[in-house]
Amino acid sequence: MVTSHDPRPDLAPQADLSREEMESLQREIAEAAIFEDSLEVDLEALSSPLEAAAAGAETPIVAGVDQSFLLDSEPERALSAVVAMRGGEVIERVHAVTSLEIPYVPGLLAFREGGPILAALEELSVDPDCYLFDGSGRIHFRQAGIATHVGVVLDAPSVGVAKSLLCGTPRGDLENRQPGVRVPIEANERVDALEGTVLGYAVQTRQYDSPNRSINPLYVSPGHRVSAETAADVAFDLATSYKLPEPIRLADAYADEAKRERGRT
DNA sequence: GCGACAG
DNA sequence: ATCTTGTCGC
Repeated sequence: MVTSHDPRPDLAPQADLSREEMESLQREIAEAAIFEDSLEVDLEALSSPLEAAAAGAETPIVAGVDQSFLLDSEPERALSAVVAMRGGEVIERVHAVTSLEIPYVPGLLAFREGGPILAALEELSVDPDCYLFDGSGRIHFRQAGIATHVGVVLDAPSVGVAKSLLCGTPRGDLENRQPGVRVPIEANERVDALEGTVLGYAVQTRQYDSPNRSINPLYVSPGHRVSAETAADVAFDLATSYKLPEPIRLADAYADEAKRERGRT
């Protein structure tokens, strides 16, 4: 069912909370999160803009978000980069440099990078229909990874794309799978969810021709307002030329580019 | 105490 | 994530 747009800035990740407060806020985020497709956004159109246009639909805007770090400065700083795309074309790039308050702790990534990310997103002039983050969404101890946290705060469809698995159990073999293959990631005892709940998918976007070596899959999970299936579809469909979905790959490159530009000035 | 652990 | 050259393979 479609509910009204309801941003929750009150649930934004604050780095000055105690660990217990952070964890309870994450449980609150998980309850507010919607792990199924909602809103009238046609996410199918993200991958096939031409067909969508022919059908009279508006071409959706997808934003990829990623960070680079300036660990030598005191305090450490994060450079959050955002690349917005529409129909396969980059329509806007923005970034923001922010001081980091706390160190990286597995499970609490949103409290380290969420602030910087929200600061960068405020610089955006366009309004994305979906956000792709580097990190987990529902594949998280409390079902509240950074993609879910930021998605709920903005109340916008979001997807988490991680390069390694934080928790959960793959339901099948992950070695040498063909492009397009997806293996369910189920909740295990380490996750606050019914055992066996499908948290997301290991999505194979690329693979070598010879079975000698194997390319690792991407661990894709719902952030907010998208189902695990749609999240996997979106990540795979946007990975048109490389292993990573194009918006994230470009945000990753832009984050490094902007960092070097900054040091050279 | 031991193991596990996104970026 | 970041520090970093070369190098193996298509």
